[in-house]
Amino acid sequence: MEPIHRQPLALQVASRIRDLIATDQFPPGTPLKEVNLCKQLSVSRTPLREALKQLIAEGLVEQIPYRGVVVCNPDQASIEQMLELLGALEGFAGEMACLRATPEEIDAIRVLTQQMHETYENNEQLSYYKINQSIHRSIVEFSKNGELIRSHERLNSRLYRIRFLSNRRTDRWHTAIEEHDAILRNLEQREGLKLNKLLREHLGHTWTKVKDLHDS
Amino acid sequence: MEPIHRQPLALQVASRIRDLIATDQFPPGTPLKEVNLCKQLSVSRTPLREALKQLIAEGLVEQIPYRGVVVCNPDQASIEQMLELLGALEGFAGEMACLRATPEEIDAIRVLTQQMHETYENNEQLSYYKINQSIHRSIVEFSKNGELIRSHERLNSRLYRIRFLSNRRTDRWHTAIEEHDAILRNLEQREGLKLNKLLREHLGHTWTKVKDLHDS
DNA sequence: TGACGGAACATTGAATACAATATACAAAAA
DNA sequence: TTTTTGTATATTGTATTCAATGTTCCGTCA
Repeated sequence: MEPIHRQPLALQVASRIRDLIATDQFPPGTPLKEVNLCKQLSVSRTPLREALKQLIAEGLVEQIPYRGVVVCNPDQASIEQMLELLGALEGFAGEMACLRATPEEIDAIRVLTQQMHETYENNEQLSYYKINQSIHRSIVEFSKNGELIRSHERLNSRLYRIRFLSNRRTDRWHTAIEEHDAILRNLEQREGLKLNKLLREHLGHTWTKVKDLHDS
Repeated sequence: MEPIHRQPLALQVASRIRDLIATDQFPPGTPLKEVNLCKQLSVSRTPLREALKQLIAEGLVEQIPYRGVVVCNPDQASIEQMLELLGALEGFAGEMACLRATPEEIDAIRVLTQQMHETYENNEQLSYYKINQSIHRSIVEFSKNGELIRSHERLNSRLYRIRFLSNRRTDRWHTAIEEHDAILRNLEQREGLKLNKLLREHLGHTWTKVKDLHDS
């Protein structure tokens, strides 16, 4: 029988704050005062502090001794580095997925890519965004490497907000779809090295979008 | 002037425990009882718990609600996955290093590789181990990607103990040295893709060593 | 008027106290 | 004898308290 999974308070608090940061309700630079948050979340300082410790380890917030923690405001260089690493992780994951994904799993990607086309035709940005994320996450999962999956997940969550902003822009939408078709093709044909390259480039393009956004 | 870097107690506690795990004084499976550790380290439970939270986030220990934290005992599959990811990270780092390392930095690798030869000729295993780590860490640093450097550092620290055990065996020592020569050559000639492949294979060989060790 | 100093306040760091949960063991019933 | 159940104990989860540090602002003195 399925055991009950407990969630210590600290973990719940951590994921709540994570959400608040991702959805820009705690934009970069926001100081996370302990007593304030305690009242807002109705928990005491101890579990809150443990949650913050976790977020610090994840790199989502930073701490200055005796001056509290603030939401990280990654500069352009950091964002570029994070995207570069994310590209490397996804590229490698794709390469491994070519070796390890089952035909059924590849079918799932095919379905998602098809749905992506539909969101494009119907101009549904939010759905597009979610399906896009879903495809990338699936490919990483098909690498069947738990460590890789967790690393990707952590890094991706830190880029959540940035990717969301960048996806608001539609000017590269069409190209992105074409790239996804190519990604699917290479996965189907198990062209590991090519898929690796493709995914890295795909992420590289995301960076140019973000860059434009920051410049404007 | 160089500012003074404060070390919150929790951070100091965390690195102490990290060392204890790396040096096998807390071997896998050891239960980390809070009150015991408090007395041994002469700190109260609060900073200790915050330190444990960090180690949990790093994946060095695992927590079961209301049953405490224990030192992780990664099985073969996990070790294989970690090494695979480490190879991917180092490979990618090498590729980037080919683009970004300065001639002086490559010189440094040359010197280290030379020293590595000397440790081999003098049969100095511990020195060899340290120089080996130093080379790999340097290459990652020359990627000039802070995120990549941190990810590598975290994963590497989790494998510290395992790599150390695997380095006790000398049967692959000669081959490893030759591989390092090749790594140096490709870095000198800025052959990014080849270096990437080399580093991944180099780590793959480490895995076979670890596997043999577990089998025996 | 401006710079320095100190006191009051705010905030984090650490320690302790209390509550919730799990485990072990013993006693009782089948 | 075996199973079950209740209780005692150990351990973690959470709240509260106290201490250390940083910040702000006002008053004094040059």
